[in-house]
Formats: sequence, structure tokens, C-alpha cells
Amino acid sequence: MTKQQHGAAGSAGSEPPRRVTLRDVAQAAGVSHQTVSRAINDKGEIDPETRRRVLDAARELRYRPSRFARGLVRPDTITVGLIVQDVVNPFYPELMAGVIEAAENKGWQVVVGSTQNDRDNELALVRSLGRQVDALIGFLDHSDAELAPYVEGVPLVVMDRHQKTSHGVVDIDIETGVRHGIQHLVERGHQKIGMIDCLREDGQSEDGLERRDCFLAVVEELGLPVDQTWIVAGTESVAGGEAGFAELRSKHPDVSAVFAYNDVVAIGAHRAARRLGLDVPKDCAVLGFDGLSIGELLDPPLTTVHIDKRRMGELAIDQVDGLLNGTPVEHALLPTELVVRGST
Amino acid sequence: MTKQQHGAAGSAGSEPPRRVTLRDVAQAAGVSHQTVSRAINDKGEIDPETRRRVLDAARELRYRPSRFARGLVRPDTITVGLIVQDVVNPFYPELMAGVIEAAENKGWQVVVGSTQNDRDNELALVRSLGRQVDALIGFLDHSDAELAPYVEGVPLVVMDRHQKTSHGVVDIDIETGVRHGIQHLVERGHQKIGMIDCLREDGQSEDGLERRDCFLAVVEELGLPVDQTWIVAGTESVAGGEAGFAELRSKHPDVSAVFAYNDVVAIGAHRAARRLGLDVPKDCAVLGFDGLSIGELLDPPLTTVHIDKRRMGELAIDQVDGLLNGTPVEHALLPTELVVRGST
DNA sequence: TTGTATGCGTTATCAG
DNA sequence: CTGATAACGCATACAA
Repeated sequence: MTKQQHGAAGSAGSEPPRRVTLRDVAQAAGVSHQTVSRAINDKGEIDPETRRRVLDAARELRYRPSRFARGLVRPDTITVGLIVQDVVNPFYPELMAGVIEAAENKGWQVVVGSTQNDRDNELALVRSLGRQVDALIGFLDHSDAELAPYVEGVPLVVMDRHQKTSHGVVDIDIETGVRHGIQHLVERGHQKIGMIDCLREDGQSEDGLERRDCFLAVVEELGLPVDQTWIVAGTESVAGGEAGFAELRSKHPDVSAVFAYNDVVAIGAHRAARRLGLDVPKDCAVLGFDGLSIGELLDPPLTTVHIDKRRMGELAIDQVDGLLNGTPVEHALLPTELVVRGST
Repeated sequence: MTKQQHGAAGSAGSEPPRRVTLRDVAQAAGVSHQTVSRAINDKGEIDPETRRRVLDAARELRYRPSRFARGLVRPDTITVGLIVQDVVNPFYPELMAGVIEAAENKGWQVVVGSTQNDRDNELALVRSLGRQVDALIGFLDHSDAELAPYVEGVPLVVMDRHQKTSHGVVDIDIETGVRHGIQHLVERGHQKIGMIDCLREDGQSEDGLERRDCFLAVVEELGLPVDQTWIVAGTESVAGGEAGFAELRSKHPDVSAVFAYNDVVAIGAHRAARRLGLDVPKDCAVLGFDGLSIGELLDPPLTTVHIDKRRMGELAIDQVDGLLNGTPVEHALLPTELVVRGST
């Protein structure tokens, strides 16, 4: 048994293939490790000839600088974690684009995690991701209190969170959005408006700022007949929207407009309506929320309360920036805008 | 001017707020930094009382372990970079989901970068991201040779790359997909088939494996009248598809079916057709490529050559795994499947 | 149970 | 132009 494979590519040894370091390159090139550092980092003070020799040796040995060692000495690269519920939910890509772009502009990096709508997964992610980044941005389903043990001091920005929180916040002005949406329906002559809501696993809607609560508040505010205002709830998906619409319509055939929890659900409602042979919007209007661009693909295209998701991502990065610099940042509140297309 | 703010939160000092380290916590708790390490990492050998005291001090000082120092000592957390052209392009989210999920299953992390379809940006990203990760997965527009100076030895997996390459590869079996698609059109009685292609900034389609080349090859193979086979090209977008369809249709009003570069473009063609008052598929059939789920939203829904993008992401992680472990991995080839919906 | 010493791979400082 | 030497913050034997 040989004492040491002497660094060769010998795959026989049970030794974990130790990392190639500056010193290895130095030895190979017959210089000090410091000189190698100079060559690698393109510092001026070095003989071109030496430089070339070192670089050759480095390539030969397949040397790669350790990001850890580098980060330790020069902690400049900032990494922020982004936790979403489901990358495939069309709400998120645009938001991610905003986050990523804003981050890249600052020279930051973004690592993305997905909870898959699994609450336990969410907690695990907050902890594990949080340990590997300088700050966290998250669409989180847990309360501050529940989150606390997992946060471990990471600067955190919670998205779309209406409850009081000690973290950074980018909130959405849902209330105004809903008001404009419902007002619009009323102006179109609708009085009997139903809502297709989405179930939360733990329905702890403490404050009145969720879509559903806003809806009820606005309905009352506008003096609509509350006894003719119905709410059903399903999963947050196209299928959920379809089921919700069917349920609503079967219980209350005279409903003339539905407000959906969001565009994905609205798309389901839209399809269900068409499938039942209804004319949208004449027989039943459909109003969405989020302003997804895929809403335009429907026929008729979906009227919706639009959110600038890209902007939302930028604001999140702003919040992170504030948290990281100790600059006190106010919670951001994102406005909404009614986009009337064809479905109402 | 005070000499030193003595570490307090005083924001007046010009000193860069030095990081809180283990030793700071140790001092505050009156123990050695080693004991702090034990407490933080939940090692057994420690007095519960001491532990609590240390943890309190840590929280008090807002101590956060340095991921760099940790990574240096125990390099276990693997991070892979994922470079896409544009997060908002609906092709990518599903793929990202695959990559992220597969990565999370291994306890790996994924940092996402977006080139915004900018070739320079791509090169910059390959370099900067590459330096911060253990491996790179990328939808890249540059050739191996162009990439070489920027790769700097990072294990790289190129996606949807048909040319020979020294890197890991996840390729798509476009040829078979196109054949099945066109065959299907022929079976439906179409003879005059146009294609809406997409421009590449540098049109160096060296081999015959791009969609366009496959299309031409298949057309010839099936003995279709080549002089009645037309190709137009536009941008890779819905608008590009609309423009492409209009151009194609105006030049050759008798085209009875169009094959689009991908679903996004197909959606544009679909809309343009409807807008021109054409019946899809009777007056003109539309065939897409990619199998995006939003194709189902169209009316009639889009027939398309489907790619399992999630699977594609998993395969990419497999390739990375191989590269990282030195296991020689074969290039992966992803099959395609014709999904006939309503538009043909 | 706790403290001391050492090394991880790099960059920065300061001699030579 | 180049080479020692000292951090950076943490974890891990080893000694107490």
C-alpha cells in the first residue's frame, strides 16, 4: 500500500479528494502562495512571466478558489434568500424577476426556495436557508410567533403580511383594490355578487385585511344586499376556481358576478362559466385579483385588480437593504390598480 | 470627536460596524468561545445553565454565525447556480421548480440568475455566479469557445445544447418532437405548412438540430411540397408570434397550418388568427412546442409538442451530481411528446 | 463540563 | 517584484 497517492487522480484511495488550494498551485509553480493569489486576482505587481506560469499550473491542477475562504476575508458578496410557496404559481415568476433584477443591480445574489405549500417545509426552509444568507424575503404562512424559533436573527422581509410584525414588510393595498373592483361591478349593474375564496390551512385571519374580509366590508359599505352575497371557498388553483364557481352557481343561480380570490382562481371560474354555456360577462361577470398576464389570454380577457409584482420584488430588496444597513425602513405598501378587460 | 464609540450601537462612528463573533458572545457570557460554539451547535457536552446563559448573550448581541467561516471548516453545503434567459418566460418556472426541488432533496441550494436575453449579461453572469457556486446550470446562448474564458473551471451543465460540448448536457429530442408534430399535421390533411421561427442574435445554427432545421428535414422526409413551405422569423414573444403569423398569412394566404418555434410564439399566432377572423383549426391549424400549461387556456386549446420541463430540471441536477463526484455521466436526452388539443 | 491550540483557504500588510 | 506572516470566524481534537 502506497503511503500517499501524491495528489494524482488515482481514484483508488479512500481519501476524500482534498481540495486543491493556493498552496498546491504555488508548489507546482515553484512560487509562494501569495504570488499565486496575485496572479489569480490579476494584481499588478507581478512579473508577466511568473504570472503565466502560475496560471498554467492553476489550470493544470483545476484549481478553483474557495468562495468560503474568500468570503471570510472580504465579506462583500451579499446573498438574499427568497422563499415562495410554489415557483409554478404564475404569481411568483414576475415577482422573482423583480427581486432578482433589483438584487443583480446591487451585485447581490438570490437563492430561491420553494415550500410547495407545505407549512413544515416552510419552517425548515426559513431555518436552513436563513443560515446561508444575509437576509430572507418570504411569502410566509406562519405568524411571527411561530416563525420566531426558526428565524434565528436573520433579517427578514415578509411579503403580503397584514398583521403587525417586527420584520420588514411589503404589503399590498388589498382593501383599495377590492373596493375599486366591487365598485366597478356595481357600476356595471351587478347587485348579486359572489366570492370564490381560498382556504387557508389555519384560518387565522385575525385582522380584517384579507381579501375576504375586505370583500365583506366593501359590500356593506356600498349598501349591497348582504343576504345576496355569497362566499364559497376552494383550493388556490384553476380547478379550485372551477369547483367554486360550480358550487356558487348551483346554490345561487342568480349570482350575476363573481369576485375570485385571485386570477388563478378566476381563470377556473371563467372556464367553468363558459363550460356551463354562460356568456361572460353578460350572464356572469368574472373579476380576478393579481393582474397576471395570462389573464389576457382568456376570451374574453380577464378583468382584474392588478398588482405590480415586479415592483413588489424591488420593494422587497429595498427593505432588505434597509435592514442590512440599519436604516429604519417603513413598511412598504403596494398600490393596486383595476384593469378592466373583457370579463366584466 | 470621541475616540471610539466602544461598540455601542452609536451610529456616529465611522468605523464599519465589525461583525459580532463567537468571541464577543463568549466574553459577554463569561465563557470561552469554544463553549459558545457548543451551545450554538447544540452539542451535548455542556451544562444546561451555561448553555442558556450563552444563548441569551448571543441573542442579546444579535450574533449570527458566519456562513463563510462555517463553510470553510465544514464544506458541506452545496450551492448550484441556475442561469436562465428570462424568469418571466413561462418556459422557465416549471423547469426551475424541477431544479429547485431536486436540489432541495439533496440539501443543496439554488441561486438563480437571469440574463434578460442580453448576451454580455450572460457572460458576466457565468463568471460572477460561477465564482460563488459549486456548479452551474445554464441556458446559454454562447458557444463553448466563447464561454471558455468566463467559465474558469466551474462544473457546467448546458441545457438544450445540441453542439458537441465538453460540459454536462441536458438536451431535448427536438427532432422526434418535430417529426411527430408535422406528421400529425399531415394526417390532418395539411400540405401547406408554414413555420414561425425565432431569430437568434447570432444565427450560428451549425448543426441540423434546431427546430428550424428539423422542420425542414422532416418536411422533406415526408415528401411535402417544399416550395409551399414557408418560414418567417420574429422575436420570441407573443407579439412576435402575432407579427409572424400576419406576415406569413399575407405572403401566403393559402397556408393551412403553422408550426411555431414554441408555445409562446404559437399563442401569438393563435391570437392573430382569431383576430383575422380565422377559425382555428379549420381555417388554419396552430402547432406549438414546449407544452406550456397556459396553452390550455386558449380557445381552442393549443396542440403542442410537450417537454417535461420539471424532469429536465431534475436531469440537470443529476448531471451536476455526476460532475461533482467525478462520475462520468452521459449527456441526457429528454424525450418529447405530442399533445393534441384543439388547435389542430 | 470547559478551555487551549490548531487549521480551514484566502487576502492584506509589510518586509525583503 | 516576491515572500513571510498575520488575520478572517468557526469547529474540532486534545488537554485540563
